Amino acid sequence: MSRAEQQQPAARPTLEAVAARAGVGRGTVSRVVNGSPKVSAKARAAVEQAIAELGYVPNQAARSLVTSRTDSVALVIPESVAKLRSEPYFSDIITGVSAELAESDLQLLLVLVRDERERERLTRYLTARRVDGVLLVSVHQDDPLPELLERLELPAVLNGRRSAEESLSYVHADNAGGARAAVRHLLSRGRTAIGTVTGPLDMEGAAARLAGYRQALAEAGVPVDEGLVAHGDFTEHGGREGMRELLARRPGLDAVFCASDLMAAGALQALREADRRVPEDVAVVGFDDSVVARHTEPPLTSVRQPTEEMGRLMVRLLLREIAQPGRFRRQTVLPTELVVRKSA
Amino acid sequence: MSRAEQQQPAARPTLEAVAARAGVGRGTVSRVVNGSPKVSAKARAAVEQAIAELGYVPNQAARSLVTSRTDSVALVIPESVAKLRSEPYFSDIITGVSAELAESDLQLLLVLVRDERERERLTRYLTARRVDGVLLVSVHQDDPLPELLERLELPAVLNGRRSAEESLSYVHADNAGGARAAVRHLLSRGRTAIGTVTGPLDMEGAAARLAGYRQALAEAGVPVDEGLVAHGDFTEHGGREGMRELLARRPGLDAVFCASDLMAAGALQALREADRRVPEDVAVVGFDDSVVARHTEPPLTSVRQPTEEMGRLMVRLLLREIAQPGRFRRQTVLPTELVVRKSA
DNA sequence: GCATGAGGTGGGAGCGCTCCCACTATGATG
DNA sequence: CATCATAGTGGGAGCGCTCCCACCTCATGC
Repeated sequence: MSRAEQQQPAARPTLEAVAARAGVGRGTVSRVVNGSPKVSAKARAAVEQAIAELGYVPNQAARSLVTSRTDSVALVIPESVAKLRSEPYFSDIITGVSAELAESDLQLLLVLVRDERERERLTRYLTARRVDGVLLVSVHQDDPLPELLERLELPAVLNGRRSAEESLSYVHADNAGGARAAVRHLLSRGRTAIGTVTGPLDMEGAAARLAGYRQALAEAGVPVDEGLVAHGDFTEHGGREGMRELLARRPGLDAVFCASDLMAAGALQALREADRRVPEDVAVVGFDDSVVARHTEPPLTSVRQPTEEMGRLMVRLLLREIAQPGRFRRQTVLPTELVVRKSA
Repeated sequence: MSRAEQQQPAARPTLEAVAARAGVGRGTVSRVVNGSPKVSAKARAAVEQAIAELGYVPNQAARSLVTSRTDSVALVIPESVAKLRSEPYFSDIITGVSAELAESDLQLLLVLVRDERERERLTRYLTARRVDGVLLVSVHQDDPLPELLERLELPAVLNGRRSAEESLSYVHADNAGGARAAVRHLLSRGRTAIGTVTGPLDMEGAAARLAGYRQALAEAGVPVDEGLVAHGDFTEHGGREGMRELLARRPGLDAVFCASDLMAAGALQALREADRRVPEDVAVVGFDDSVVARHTEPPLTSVRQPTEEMGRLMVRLLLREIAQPGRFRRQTVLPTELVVRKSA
């Protein structure tokens, strides 16, 4: 045994080796591997047997080099760590994305962007076109990433949108509709002084939830009292602070719509501190229908969004966009649903 | 303008183009890009300028083809969907892994394995060595993946271990110690009839928690009553069932240690059904210190494990293993900590 | 009988990079 | 002044694949 053999314990067979074994040319093996129809049954059988015998697996790097496809897409989550850990939202998105990608033969690259340094790293990565497409979650209004994607002409699908005039493909939930349903529910229960704790308004989704809140009140002919609007940031802490603020400004309020379950959980704490009973004194509605909603005391009425389905849909749109670089674009809104529990 | 130019709007510059512009050879550019010290200051400056002017980014496929490194690692989570969504555990692991990987210049590939088909897909992928290393989370006793990794001689680090004789590198929390601390705490509060709801015992971590429970009782001279042990599966539903079982068998029990927070939340429900007050009649301790623990009524006393740190550590070990294919192996246990809240 | 076309096939060229070896300056040494 | 390390450098070879074109075969039509 030569030294070379000792050092290369598992030299993987190449396309060429398969061709030799099957008694055909490289081209034919390539055609079989890539599922081209222009191969005779006989040749195909010989090649398939050789592949099985040799345990051949194509070398992706060599393939990429010539096709300049990578067969992978990136899921980019530009979000503070705190968000990721507390929200099952991202887990659900990931689950949907992963499931749908497994159907085709694409790989999922997960990119968490925390700071400027990591954003630059991502920029380099995308510039190098190391993925065929990008899924971008949790878009902020002034996020520079969507622009970069457009400039690079890299297929992309957003979750959420920068504004109503978004030019890229996106998928999002009917935030306004969900909020409207929540507030209508409160109105139908006879509540009249309904406050809200908003999310960060530089996210279009949060802004839409606030808009839905206003619409529902307007439809019911209830004058909007700006003193009943507090601004939060989707976190538990933000919800607690927002609720305290509302209680200080409008002690007589009898309901509150929070733009996330976590904020609703925080609001619950603030209400407890203030000795308000839920739902008797103040009814509470959250948004997301996350695990937390089921475990608070009392359990939260909440607006459910089809998060996993959103992930799946994003992938489907992205695949279409990759297939037709001739700029396939689609913008989709998925319905939300009010889940009623004890808090309202 | 020729047709070719029209069709290639953004032909990326190659190493060769940089070399030409800088007036040096390909080798020198390669050396600069890869940080070799064997380059004169003058040449380096010229190359760096050319790179900046041209916006050169190396083609990873070409590099991979010759180095047979991919600069990416896979994080494999072979777990039912239900687990992922309810447990912040995976989110925390992902966060840690991602943060630590960003330090080096590796990419994170996330692979969720749900069924046999997806496992086969992963096997093909690993066989093709499309990653430099693998992080494997949530290992079951009879999981075939660790064996595959050994056979392929692919650098790997497990989270958890198959058994006490695990041959691969791994990182896990001190499950037995955490459980012992939990039960000691209950004993110190004067509880004597302490039950437990276990996790799936084909996971070494769950088995270790049960062992810790037994140890603590033994140390205190309390005879172990097998009627106080119920088997769950880490889910809320399993916890509820387990608790019902315990109440049926040993109505007089005054405390219960659940091997996960979710199961503890389920136990809380069962106790409420049975009109037992927590903690007055029955004290409850969970494991994981997840979001859920903070939101149940009453909030759960729970064993915290440094999940994010485990993710980071796994990456550090993996990098070492990749650097020294001469089989660097390390097995690490991280400490746990009891977080006391109202439930016990 | 010969042109025609469709269905298959083999293999050269080339993707962009790293590796490595041969080579050139440059200075140190006896 | 010849000799020899030493630091840099250029570029050929080759990684494993797909693309594409020339070519081969065989059935069909006139």
